[in-house]
Amino acid sequence: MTVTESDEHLPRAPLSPERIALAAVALADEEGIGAVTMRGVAERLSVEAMSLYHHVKNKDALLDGMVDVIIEEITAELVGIEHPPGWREQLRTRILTARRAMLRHPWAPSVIETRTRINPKLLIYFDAVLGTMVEGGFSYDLAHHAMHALGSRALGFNQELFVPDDSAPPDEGTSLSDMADLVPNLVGMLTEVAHDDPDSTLGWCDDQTEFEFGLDLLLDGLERKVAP
Amino acid sequence: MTVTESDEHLPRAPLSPERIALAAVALADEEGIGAVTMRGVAERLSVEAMSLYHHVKNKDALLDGMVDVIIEEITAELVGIEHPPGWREQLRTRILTARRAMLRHPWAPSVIETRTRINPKLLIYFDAVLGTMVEGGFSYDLAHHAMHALGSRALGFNQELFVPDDSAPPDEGTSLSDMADLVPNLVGMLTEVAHDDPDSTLGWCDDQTEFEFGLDLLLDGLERKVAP
DNA sequence: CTCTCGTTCGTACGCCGTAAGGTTCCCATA
DNA sequence: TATGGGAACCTTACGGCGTACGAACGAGAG
Repeated sequence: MTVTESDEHLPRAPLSPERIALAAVALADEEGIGAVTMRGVAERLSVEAMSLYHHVKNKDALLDGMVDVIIEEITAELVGIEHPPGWREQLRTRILTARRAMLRHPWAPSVIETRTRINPKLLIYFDAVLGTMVEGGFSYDLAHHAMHALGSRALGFNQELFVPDDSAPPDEGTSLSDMADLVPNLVGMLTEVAHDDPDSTLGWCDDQTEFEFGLDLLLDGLERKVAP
Repeated sequence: MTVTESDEHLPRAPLSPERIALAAVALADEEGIGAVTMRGVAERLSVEAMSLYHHVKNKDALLDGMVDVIIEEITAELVGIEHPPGWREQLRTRILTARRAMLRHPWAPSVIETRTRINPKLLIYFDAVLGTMVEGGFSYDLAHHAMHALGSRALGFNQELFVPDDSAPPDEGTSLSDMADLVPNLVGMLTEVAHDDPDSTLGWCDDQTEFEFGLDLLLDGLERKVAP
């Protein structure tokens, strides 16, 4: 029953699923995926939380929309890149392009992993991956295995166990060096190969080199299976 | 100020971090990881939620404890298995043992992925993986790459994109066949290779065959790099 | 018997997602 | 120009979550 006192009606910015998804992506980029709540996204759009529900079914749909934005970003970058010859280089180009998007939006892998609905845009992406293989001489059966073998690597990220939260307190004595006798091989390895490339990184030492090593290992294996 | 009316004081069951973790694991096994809330775990122990906080720091620590239970389960099964010769078979045995644990507890991968603190038990597990490699002739550098290449596969699971939620409604026309023209390669492949092995499966068509294919592809690649 | 202190419980707060229903505004039609 | 319908938006409220705080309990020490 309260009447709005201010009569200055600026034209209300028109909401839309796209605008909402873009706002959510920007919010996640700036403040982390934890900041992406219905209220948080609404506030960024100067709107009440419930208004979002006229454009997105629920929060899950909003997250789906965020994934769409990422896929769109990948395919957009892909059209501006020249088409190398051969399935292997084509796949590599596509996957490393996807990876750049993941590096720009570090929250994306975790969101993608939790999606349960089949996402048309993502399906189209995978269809392109598959098409590259089939055109390169893969049987459907081998291509099928290959898709599973690649897993999330087809989208440019790799499941890293232990991505320590930098914002967490150092905690009591559970540092690696404190249990040197329990994990001799780990400390031996880590003292030899240093993990100090904080740039171009998607988590703890999942740097470009590591990603490409694993990717090439798989591509090598596939190559050997395609050629008779 | 309300006085407990019943005087029948059965001896209170002694709580402990282990008992709590085991209750949480059992709860997740029976009702899914979504049922694992502080209140839910407490109820299963016939206790109030806040009582748990005297034994686990917070919910994150509880989830850490659940992971510990799983690792313990893997290592326990491992001691009862004979030790095959050669790094490759040793690794395979370990990883497939881990995979059996993941199949018994389908919620485990998602919980493990979200852990951010370094988990001593998990570190010890990885140290054993690493030790197998080093003893098998891997340099630290190659072993390092190999760990990253394996990723979650070292723990017996693989990142499956699109694990459709069976409990979800069939939804409007976003079924695969409805967009046959958009994803011709996918429908072509899926009609040829059927996905109908609902048993021994950790998600949508991540069956034993697929997992082992990807694993062997990686092991093959590593084998070639170890041998000069 | 009383004191002490670790364990347990009751209550409450501030988040979250979202159901239900009221209000405002634009625009087609009369 | 007046009006009525419908979409867009807002207000309020509910239940569930993790958990902070302080009171109540109960076993062992003096």
